[in-house]
Amino acid sequence: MNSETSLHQRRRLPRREELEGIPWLAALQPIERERAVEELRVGDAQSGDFVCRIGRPITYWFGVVEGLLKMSSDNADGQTMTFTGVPPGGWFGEGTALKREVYRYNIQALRKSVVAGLPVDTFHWLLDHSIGFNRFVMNQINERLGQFIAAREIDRMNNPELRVARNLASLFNPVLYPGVGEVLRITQQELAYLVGLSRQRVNEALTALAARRLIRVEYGGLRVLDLAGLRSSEF
DNA sequence: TCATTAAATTGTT
DNA sequence: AACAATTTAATGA
Repeated sequence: MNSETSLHQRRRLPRREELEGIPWLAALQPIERERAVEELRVGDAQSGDFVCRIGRPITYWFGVVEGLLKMSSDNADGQTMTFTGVPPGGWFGEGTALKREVYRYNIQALRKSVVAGLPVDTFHWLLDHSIGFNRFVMNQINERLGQFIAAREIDRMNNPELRVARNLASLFNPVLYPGVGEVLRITQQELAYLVGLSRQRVNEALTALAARRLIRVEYGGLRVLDLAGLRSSEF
């Protein structure tokens, strides 16, 4: 396993192209955006790095600019339970930021990633001043609620093709993860971790989904051909 | 820029 | 879990 260094040390100002990967900036008025951009920081997370840990007081509202993170928690037995992957364009932790509490999940990089953070005070300032920001956050929370309900269904499925299909549909969610686009950069091993299946089984499932023309398998990633089909397909 | 080599990822058993 | 085949990334001339 990799070292568990935090990314908080090597923070830097976001580059222009990194700002373009932050979806909610477009919802802000110029003055609001100016302040947000001033406060935004980005950091590189190596594979295995923790972006935040359960129990630590919240400092930032985080989002993925590039790469892939996973959200998980540890149960009483010390077993790790993975909830979801977070691909580019995804922002998380609004609930905790709203209440200024401690992180309720571990967020760990599955691969080398670029993570952006907005200080929690600025997050609150935007909530107090920006209607566009409020809309974004509300929309985000609503969409995530739908995902968690879907996730409960997914957990009860024993058909691996279905599990993979539904999980992919979640990762390709254009509202929550607008940075993903047509191609999701994820290896079959990473997907196996997220879905909770062996890589072989994931490989089989992907081949089957490709045969149904729902996706196309590419080296180091997957191209979605039929998102609605991934959501609704039956086997 | 190109050729060679190493590393990562995939497909299969 | 192991292996070969394929693709990408890194290196250096």
